[in-house]
Order: sequence, then C-alpha cells, then structure tokens
Amino acid sequence: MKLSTKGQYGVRAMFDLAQHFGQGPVSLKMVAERQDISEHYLEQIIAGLRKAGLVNSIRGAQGGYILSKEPSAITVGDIIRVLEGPVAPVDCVNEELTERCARADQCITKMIWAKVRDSIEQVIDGITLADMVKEAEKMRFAEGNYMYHI
Amino acid sequence: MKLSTKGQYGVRAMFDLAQHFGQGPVSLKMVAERQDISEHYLEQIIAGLRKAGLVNSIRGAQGGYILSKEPSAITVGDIIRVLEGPVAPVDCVNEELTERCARADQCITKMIWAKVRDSIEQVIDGITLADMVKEAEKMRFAEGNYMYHI
DNA sequence: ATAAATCCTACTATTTTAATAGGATTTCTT
DNA sequence: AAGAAATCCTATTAAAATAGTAGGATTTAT
Repeated sequence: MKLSTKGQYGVRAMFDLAQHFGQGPVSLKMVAERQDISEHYLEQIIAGLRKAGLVNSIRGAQGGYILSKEPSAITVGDIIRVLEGPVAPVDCVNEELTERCARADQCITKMIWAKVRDSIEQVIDGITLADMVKEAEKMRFAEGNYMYHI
Repeated sequence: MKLSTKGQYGVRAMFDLAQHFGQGPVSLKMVAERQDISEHYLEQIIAGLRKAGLVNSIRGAQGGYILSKEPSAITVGDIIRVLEGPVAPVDCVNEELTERCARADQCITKMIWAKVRDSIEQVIDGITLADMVKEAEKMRFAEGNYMYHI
C-alpha cells in the first residue's frame, strides 16, 4: 500500500511550482534543490507531467516550468494518476481495464477494494495545489509566531 | 498505490475460512482450489497470519486452519497489516517509524498522505470477515433469484 | 503403514523502482 | 557570435520487491 517516490516527488515538485506561480518559469535545478530531489530523476518525472499537460516548459537559458493551469485547478489526484497510473489497489477495480475480473461473480473482495479506491480518490481529488500553498502559508505564520515568543 | 497479491490472497483465504467457520479445520488445498491460488504460495501467506495469531492450525491428516476468533472480530485491516505492513502511503506518516521525516517542518505533503492513510484505515478497519460472509450470502441470493426468473 | 496435512528453508525468475550517464537541442545574455 | 543555462531524450543499471517454486521434514487421522 505504498506510493512510489515518483508520486511523492511529483506532488512536491508541483507544489513547488504552485508556490512560485505567477513569477515566471521555474528551473528544475531550483525545484530539485529546494525539494532535495535528484535533478536528473526529477527530469523524468516532470516529463510525464508535461506530456499529460499539467505543466508547460520553456526551453533555453532562463527557461523552466510553469503550471499549465491555476493551482486551484490542479488536484493531487491529477498528479498521482499521471505518475502512478489509475488509483486501484488491485486490478479488478481498475476502471481502465475493460476485461472483467475472471471470477467477478464470487469476487466479494472486489467491493472492498472499490471502497478503498473511492476513499483514496475522495481525498486526493479534493486537495488542490492552491489548498497546499494556503496551508503552507498558515504553517509558516504559526512557525513565525512561535519563534517570536521564544 | 497497489496492494500486492499477498494482501489480496490473504484476505480471500481468510474470507474462505470465515465462510466455513464452525465446520472444523479447513485444509489449504481446499482454500487454494476454491480461491484459485497456488497452494504453496498460500502456505507462506497463511504462515504469517498464523504467527500473527489470526488463525490456528491443526497438523496431520484431516487437519487445516481455523480462524482464531469469530469472523466478526477480524477486520480486513487486521489481515492487511500483517501481510503488507502498516498502512502508510509514504514513510513519513508511518506511525511505527519513530524517527521523524527529516524535513517535517516543510513537509506539507505529509498531511496529505496522513489523510489518505486515515481514509484507507477507516475503510479496511470497518469491514469484518462476518460482514463479507453476510454480503456474499446476499449476492448468492440475488443470483439465485435471477437464475430462477430466466 | 499410509496418506493427508502442516511446517520450514532456500532458491529463482521477473518486474518495478530509483536512479545515473551522456549527450542533443534550444534560447537568453553578453 | 560565443557561451551558459536550460530543457529534452534514450539508454543503462543496481537494488529491491514480487510472486512464486522446489524439496523435503514433521505430525496425525484412518
């Protein structure tokens, strides 16, 4: 029941882009540094996100990446589906597979995995990059207050 | 975001035992046949469940496995945790790891994975083997009705 | 005695994961 | 025009996890 680093890194990278949305293109080098991720590996990850249309790229010096939509229009689910494939704990509840589970009629467990899938989707489709940025600002504020009072 | 076959098979095997609860020990051979799982592989899986105290075994001819508790006292979550480890999409929300995420203070994504984890747990800890057996009986009834009307 | 079962350790092929390597191309800046 | 800073692209690889297999030792009902 694990998310690979690809999904984790992807969400963190997109979050980073969201935090700098409206400030022009952000280079991978900066993202990789701030998020402590291998730049080369991040390249592959963001390539997927670009092909899926979640980010736009600008080549050449002073180039970089920009979210293709407003942070409020991109959810964590969008990112995870691109990098990890459809959310389905097991294949027989994968809605993209047309062939049915061979033993579907007796597959009572199928209902369970469907419920797990639905609950995961409800969470990740309900959180946008804008939500994350907002939350991070709240945290930073709380931190600042704390420091001040020491 | 996948569950390995170990977890899937384990739940199906336990479900099988639940369906025959009260009828004496059930051999792996029967479970493997009915659930269409390699008997040898199932052996390894059930060994984990036995060591965790979820099933009791009876050796020798006419032996087999019996749930250690009533089906209503065993949840899907119990089974999955034994076979797949703690439910945590990423390590920094794994409550069993005492060491904290190195960049926890800026780890806004941590909150997301925690929410995902919680929603998964709410589902799998809320379903008992007894629920599954009941549901399967309902399905069988519906199926029978359907056949009758053809 | 035999057969049916659990128990146990080790091995292995395949796939996935998580990168690394090495360059080709594009574009801004000077 | 040169150089630097970036994206883009393909291939390779080491390590781990996955999904089993193999082969027997032990226990117990019949």
